[in-house]
Amino acid sequence: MNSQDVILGMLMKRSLSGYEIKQLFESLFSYFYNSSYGTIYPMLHRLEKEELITKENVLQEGKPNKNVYTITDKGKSQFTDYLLSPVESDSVKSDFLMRLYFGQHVGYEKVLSWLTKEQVHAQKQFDDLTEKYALYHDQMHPAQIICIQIGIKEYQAKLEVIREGMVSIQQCQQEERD
Amino acid sequence: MNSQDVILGMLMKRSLSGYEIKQLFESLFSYFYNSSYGTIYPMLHRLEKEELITKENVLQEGKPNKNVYTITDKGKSQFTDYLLSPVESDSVKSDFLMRLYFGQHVGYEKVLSWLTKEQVHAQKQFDDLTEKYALYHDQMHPAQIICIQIGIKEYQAKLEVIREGMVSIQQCQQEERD
DNA sequence: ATGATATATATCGGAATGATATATTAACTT
DNA sequence: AAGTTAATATATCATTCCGATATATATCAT
Repeated sequence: MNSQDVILGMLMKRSLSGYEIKQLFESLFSYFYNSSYGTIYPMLHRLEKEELITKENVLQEGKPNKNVYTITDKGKSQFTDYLLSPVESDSVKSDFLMRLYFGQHVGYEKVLSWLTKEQVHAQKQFDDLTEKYALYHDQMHPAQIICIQIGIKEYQAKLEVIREGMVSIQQCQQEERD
Repeated sequence: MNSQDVILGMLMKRSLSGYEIKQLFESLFSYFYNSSYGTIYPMLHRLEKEELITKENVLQEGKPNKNVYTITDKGKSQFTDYLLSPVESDSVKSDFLMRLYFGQHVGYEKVLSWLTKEQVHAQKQFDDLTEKYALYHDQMHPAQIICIQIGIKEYQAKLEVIREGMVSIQQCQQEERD
């Protein structure tokens, strides 16, 4: 799985510009994939050159013009090939968990600040996914529902541990003062 | 956060060779970070050149010799600086979730095969973390305990949704046959 | 001895990231 | 009217990272 596969997947539903693709990455997709402009635009150029997508310049009122990309039959078959290929293992890079693991090298106060920030962030992500689920789950494919539910339940689990964890760290902090 | 920070963090506890660092990445660290040899060895060379670590060749019996790296005071202060810097947002790339999201483009059978494989993998990771927690939680720092608990609870949540999801997909499959 | 596995290090092409640059239009603010 | 900020939109580049491959030593089983 790389950006090529994900972008082709997005274009299976409807034609998009590079900017719209970036917006999709930042909204719904962000909890299982993300890509920067530095990946998206060069990739779109490559996909066009390989005839997996076609470009169309669209004039807009009140906004700069945009290049809208449409997937070709060749692109569709390429995407299907990807879906039938073996599943790759996930890659996670969590600065937050990393720091918790090395938390012994800083004070309890710092650990608490990390937990507080992560709590806010996770709550936001949870609310966001929960809202999307409530709004669209009747239009979603069963597999898509599972995907969203995993996200929701994972954030829920994380938030529970963070809440309990903050209490335990505060107790440690208290004991230190005695 | 990059490989430099994580490797320095590992060396805070004890001196390690590149091979041992890779093993740490694959065992305990794998659920919040990972790095390949193609990252580790060039990074060790760079860190040595920048005097954040020192190299010592160690002769071994029954095994090839190894280069053991030790963190310097400069390296320790560099690592502390990292811990005090702002927390970066997590990056996740999940081929499994990606495919679920695009599951409408393949049959229910394929979706079930993805779920089955992920179930096996997640169960293994869950068992692994649970065992490590049981064995070492009395020697762990409170922040480290939170870190491991988040992993355990997240896998638990994922496994629950997968179990329920497999039933719902099987029902869809049944309805299709009628 | 041959093959398989574990230990150990190194390198390289291709890919992704994060930052930066550029340009258009709308919407404010002073 | 002029200036600033923000949103839209595309592009590029240095640094970093990943996956694959290569190399070498040692153990053990067949």
